[in-house]
Amino acid sequence: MTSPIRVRFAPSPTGSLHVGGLRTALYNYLFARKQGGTFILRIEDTDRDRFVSGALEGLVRSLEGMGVVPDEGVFLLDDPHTPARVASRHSETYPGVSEVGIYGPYIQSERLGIYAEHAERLIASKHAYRCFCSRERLDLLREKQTADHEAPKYDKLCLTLSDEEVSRRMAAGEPSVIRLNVPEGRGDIVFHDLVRGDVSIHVQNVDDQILVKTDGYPTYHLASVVDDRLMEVTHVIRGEEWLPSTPKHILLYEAFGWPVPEFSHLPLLLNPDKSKLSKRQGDVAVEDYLAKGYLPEALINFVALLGWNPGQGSTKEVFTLSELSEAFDFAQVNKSGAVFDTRKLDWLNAQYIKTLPVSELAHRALPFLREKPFFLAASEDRQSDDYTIRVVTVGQERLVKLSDVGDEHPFFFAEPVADPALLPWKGNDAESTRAALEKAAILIGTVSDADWTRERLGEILLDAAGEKRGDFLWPLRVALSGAKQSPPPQDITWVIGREATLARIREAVSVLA
RNA sequence: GGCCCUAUCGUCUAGCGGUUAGGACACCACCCUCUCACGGUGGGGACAGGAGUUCGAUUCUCCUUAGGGUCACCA
Repeated sequence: MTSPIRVRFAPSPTGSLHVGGLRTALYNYLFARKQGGTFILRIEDTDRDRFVSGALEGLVRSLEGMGVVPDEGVFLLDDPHTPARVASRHSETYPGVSEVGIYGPYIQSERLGIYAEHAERLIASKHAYRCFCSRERLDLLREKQTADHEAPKYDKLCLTLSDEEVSRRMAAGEPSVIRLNVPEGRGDIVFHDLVRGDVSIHVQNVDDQILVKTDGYPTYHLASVVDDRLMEVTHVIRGEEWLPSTPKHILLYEAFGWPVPEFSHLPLLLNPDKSKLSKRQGDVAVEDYLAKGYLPEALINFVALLGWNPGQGSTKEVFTLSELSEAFDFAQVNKSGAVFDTRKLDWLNAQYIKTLPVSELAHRALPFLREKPFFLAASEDRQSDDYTIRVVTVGQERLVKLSDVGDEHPFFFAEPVADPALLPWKGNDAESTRAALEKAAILIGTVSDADWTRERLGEILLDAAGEKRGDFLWPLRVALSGAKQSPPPQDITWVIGREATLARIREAVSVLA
């Protein structure tokens, strides 16, 4: 029996949730679900300069909105997902945020003492040292090394300082940082990555990384290693941008005498030009996509497929979250970056829209409808839930994004303008067109309430149309929609009702000279 | 520039020594059809290049090329 796996998503609260971050969180979540492990949400807020008010809450909310809910770590007080456990407590620095789990605090700014203590241990064991070098000196050093085509690295100048001098300068209030003392004699650093296999790097290429900043806060490297150990994280699953700093982390584990966790570095999400996905070249925030009318389940599905596939010859493309949890495997995670091309997202979104129950679809589309001028200008009964459901029923197979609702069907909300030139079907004259419309009016006027369904209306109109359907159906459809393209006439009739249907036919007849 | 990672249709990908190199999105054509959409059928479209290893390389190794990431008191 192997010990249960523990993974974490550890965002920095500097903005809204990025789709790349969503995918990292998702893979962590899926792996935990598949393995029966624990998914932790930890907050890495050790950079006071980049703190953004409200970002943490937004991050947690976005994650939960996508269904990627943690088992442990940070939650929101007012969220129904938050487990009501005894261990649950408030965050000291973030009102509205609570924590669940016995390894807390899960917010790094509340763990400063822990990092300071561990940094001291490293100094005592000579794995780290105090450095007083000025930024000016470091800049100069870097410039020279770059000019000499060398890797920019700290030159260990302060390593030679005596304990006495360090004490004296610190007592004098001189600002200092704590640096990792990269061992000189050690051989190559080799580690196994679950997606990349063995990765190795020469120690001489590893810099004496700053572990604790002048302000006493730890850098990412120290804090994440200490926390991953203390929170008993077994698998570090993160973006590929962390690959180059992994050797530093391994050195840190070794300095502390700790076992090294498993690593998985996920391929990057890319812009169309193959550079790392960024704002500037389009939307990157989860919220942006939700606001554009994409469904959370479609976004999850899409992002899951960017870098992973079900393997075993499977051609399945549409996955629910639990199906993903069932199928997920690192053996099927790709090594190369994936372009974030939303055309497939559009298709997936349309697929999900098609399978949604109409009442649910109407419910989700309503917020978008409420922002449309044509909706706001419509009569009260055309703003009703019943009417929205009918509009959505007919529009469902045509919808790509929720935000598109009604856009191609303004005639559901306002009376169309009758166009005498558009009304006749191929080569027909005004007279026969008028006759067709009058016939339709009589027919629709006598359809019983029991027959007032999409199906029956379709059958009735098709019956009446006979062989040459276009002669009858085209003018009717144009009369009802005022458009070259629209849903079939029976669907428009069903949506707008008998009264409006007859009125539109009358109007069309009247413009035919 | 140093270090590291990566390389199959336009895009997402299957492939794990022998395949007519498969699928999806997008695109085109046809069918369905009163238009649009849905759906169906078909089509064009890829192994970056060069050496090896092997009876045989898309697949293994090396080199080249290309792209990317990273070199902060940011994560």
